[in-house]
Amino acid sequence: MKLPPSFYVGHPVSYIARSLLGKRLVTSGVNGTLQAGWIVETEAYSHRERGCHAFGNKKTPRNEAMFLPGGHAYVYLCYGIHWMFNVVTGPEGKGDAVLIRALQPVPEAGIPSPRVTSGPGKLTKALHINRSHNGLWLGGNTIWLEEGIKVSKAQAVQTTRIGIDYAGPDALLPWRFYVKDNPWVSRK
DNA sequence: TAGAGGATTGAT
DNA sequence: TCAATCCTCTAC
Repeated sequence: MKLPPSFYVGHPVSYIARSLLGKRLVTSGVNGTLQAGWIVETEAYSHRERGCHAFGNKKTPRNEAMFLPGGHAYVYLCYGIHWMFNVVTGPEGKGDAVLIRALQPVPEAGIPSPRVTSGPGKLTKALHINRSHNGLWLGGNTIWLEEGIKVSKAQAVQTTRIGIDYAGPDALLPWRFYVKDNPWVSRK
């Protein structure tokens, strides 16, 4: 069952990042094949802190999708090589989003080799996510999120985010969440 | 219009 | 530890 629009609003972005653990991300390929995986690692980005592309309410052609209503996709190219997939949260115009950093492929999804989704740049490649997914509603038929497995409080680890040293004190915010002891979580 | 740098990854 | 690789943003 796909997640309702209400899932993406009404809570702090960090709460939604935690809630996304265990949810199922599915993409539909050109020939109708599905790629899917359970979310095992996320990071929250709030417009109120420096690590976020929408910090200071700054809107550019690149991050425009971040200002869509919660439940849309924000996809951008990083280091000229990797696509990053984010879930927009909160009301329209706010600029909060959750970066999906790792997936555990579901057995029937047809993702060929293991260990191809343990990192934000790798999972987008495995699910064929690219610029064409930027701004899409995550309840459509190209890419969507649905209910998955339950992640207990004991399994969910909360810690600091990765790769945003430039954000200064905000880099210390404990806004990274992952499933404990899950081999599909990205390495540090 | 030129230059710097990035929410990463994999090889050395 | 470092290069790959290119798009975006900022400054001039």
